[in-house]
Amino acid sequence: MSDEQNMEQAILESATKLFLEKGFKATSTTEIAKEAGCNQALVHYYYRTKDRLFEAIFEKKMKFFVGSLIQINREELPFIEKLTKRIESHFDAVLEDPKIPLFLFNEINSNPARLEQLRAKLGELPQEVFLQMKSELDEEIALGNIRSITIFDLMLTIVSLNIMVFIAEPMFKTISGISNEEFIKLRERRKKENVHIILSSLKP
Amino acid sequence: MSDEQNMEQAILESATKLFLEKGFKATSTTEIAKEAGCNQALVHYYYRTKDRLFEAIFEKKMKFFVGSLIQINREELPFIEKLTKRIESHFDAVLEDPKIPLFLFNEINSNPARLEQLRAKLGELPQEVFLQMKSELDEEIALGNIRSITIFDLMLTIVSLNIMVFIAEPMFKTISGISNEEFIKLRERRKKENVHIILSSLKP
DNA sequence: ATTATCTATAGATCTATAGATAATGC
DNA sequence: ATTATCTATAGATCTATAGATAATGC
Repeated sequence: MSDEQNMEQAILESATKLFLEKGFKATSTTEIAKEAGCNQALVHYYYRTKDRLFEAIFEKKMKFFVGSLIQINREELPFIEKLTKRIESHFDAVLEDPKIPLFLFNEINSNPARLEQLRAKLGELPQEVFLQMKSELDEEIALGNIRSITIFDLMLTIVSLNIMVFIAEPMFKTISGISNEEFIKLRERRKKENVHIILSSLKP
Repeated sequence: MSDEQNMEQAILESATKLFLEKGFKATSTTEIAKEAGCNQALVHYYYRTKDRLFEAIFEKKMKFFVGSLIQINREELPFIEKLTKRIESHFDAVLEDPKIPLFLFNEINSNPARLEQLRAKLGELPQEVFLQMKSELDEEIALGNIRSITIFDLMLTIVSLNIMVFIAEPMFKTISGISNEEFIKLRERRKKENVHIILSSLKP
């Protein structure tokens, strides 16, 4: 790990890297220590248990991910432009740290109890944002500008399209036989492609 | 586990259930044995190592998943109808065993070496099917019936939309605050919704 | 003095195997 | 006789902690 920082930070970074790569269960505190450049006991000195260390990381990543999706845009923009911005900024967030989604889905799946902690941490904010987005959407539907659709369907579509290219990369490459260069191009055009797909699907 | 079958089969079923739920690393042979109703040594008697047992299951699930996507439809149908059938049958396959996608993405992510075994097992078939689908697609583009798009983008869109509703369920429920009844409805209408999204995105 | 780091180890897994015993097939 | 199942255990982890030593702050 990078020197000159303190060891506590180095441990956190190593743990983040390893947990994101291999998940909670497959990562040992011994491995984290080795990667950070200290001995295994020090991991416990700073974070007491593997679980507490994990939770700190899990929470940070979760907040980042949810935050990228759940944010209110108060600009006075036409609905379609606001939506486009929302799709694009979510895509950019996933691109910034592409291992997050699979990591989160995984850890939630193998330990659903983490959802409870989460619910507490996030509070009511997400639901409020959903309500806000719903009212904007419903207004547009009432005006006849877009077809009738629920906010849940729309958000799920956004997330599906924006995330999958990162989650599926290794498998998709193997199955499709796509070349590496071509896959890179695909990933790059995917942001615009996703916007196009979603907007065209909303036409009345 | 269900009686009257032989123990070898019961072990395979227990292992399948547990591996799909918790992944390779977090599942122990002791646990598999307990679930199957025998002692831990018997798991090794039949399958020698945990890894061999896992690989048998991994390969089966992988074949099922890839097979649901990669199949040639030789019916003489208009392109759009063929595509619709492809989307719907893929969706139905995922619905049949919804834990498969996350399981596969995960295990590939935490052990990319499994991809190599896979490449060998699958052979050239997937690439051939991609080529076949590509020629059908290009023909339709040339006729001006749909906009220009690569087969890779199209397939990725199909997979993204069809899979995510199953992978994201727990997290999506927590974040959105959607009720359980409403989520069930969402899941049910998702097949048609996905077809609609994809077809409308192809319009020239 | 306090904080950071290390060595050593207890106790809990977990996988794989050896060797005993029970069940089954001829 | 062969196959299925069990008990017992070796050897390899892995987490967490106790207690020693080194580094730092006053």
